[in-house]
Amino acid sequence: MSDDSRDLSRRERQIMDLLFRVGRATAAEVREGLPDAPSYSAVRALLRILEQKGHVRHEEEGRAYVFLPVVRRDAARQTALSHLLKTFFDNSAEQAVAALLAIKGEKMSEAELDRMSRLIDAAKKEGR
Amino acid sequence: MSDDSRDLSRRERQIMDLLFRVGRATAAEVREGLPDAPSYSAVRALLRILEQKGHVRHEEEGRAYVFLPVVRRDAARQTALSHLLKTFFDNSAEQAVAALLAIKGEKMSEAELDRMSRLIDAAKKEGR
DNA sequence: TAGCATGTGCTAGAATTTTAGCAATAGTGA
DNA sequence: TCACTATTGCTAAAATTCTAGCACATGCTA
Repeated sequence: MSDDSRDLSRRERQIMDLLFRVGRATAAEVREGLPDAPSYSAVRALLRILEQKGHVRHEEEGRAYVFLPVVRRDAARQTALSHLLKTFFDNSAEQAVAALLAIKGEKMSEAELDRMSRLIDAAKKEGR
Repeated sequence: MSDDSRDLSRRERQIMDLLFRVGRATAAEVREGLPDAPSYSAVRALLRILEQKGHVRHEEEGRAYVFLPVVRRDAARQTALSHLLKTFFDNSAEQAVAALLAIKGEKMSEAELDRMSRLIDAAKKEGR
């Protein structure tokens, strides 16, 4: 099982992104979340393929299958974040934070910014 | 031209990521950077398609073409970062910073952490 | 109960992506 | 000069992805 999202085809990636975002979903819910959604049976076929590839598993709820990523969200987000840093930020966390604040800074509460400051302070203390 | 990377096929995405990372590259350089690299002519064919789709353009250096993304890295990274926040962090910058520090915090210099603190302080001031 | 909605497994074909080869040309080094 | 390497434009076929339909089953409602 490769957890490298760069190995995913276009639709596979759309579906994995959606599952990571919402955590778990029926085929119908997956379909609703897809851009240019194909038919219900097309979505199921894709989910079956993702399951065969080991990216997705399903649980039964009543008679419906609910699909969820095999890789936990925590792990997936670290991988994705590392890849983003490498691709767009020359592996610099500082640059990423600057970009983050450029996008979100105006909309963040002071309390939220304070909590972020404290995270950084904690990292400073651990660095010693 | 759609700048949504979720519309890209597997190879297209690998190539775009590489071009964003290094900025510009010849077909041979692109090929060297690809996982499970196909032949030189396969890479060129993919680059030609990416150019036709408007994601990539080329400049001539001597007789060689150098390829670069049409979208500037600044813009691409904001898009990618926004998508990452949405997919994996419930749109929370704070969560993203926490994950970032979890990955990179131990390896960051105190000076770097200070600069990050100052970015956050600046965002606080602008928020008023 | 019948009909509709919603679900599954499966299949196959359409569509797209990926691949590499050919022909021609230019550059380089022995 | 010649042989090799590196480049381009182009083409077509192989491979993969994407799509939807069928048959069957279950659940719900009028």
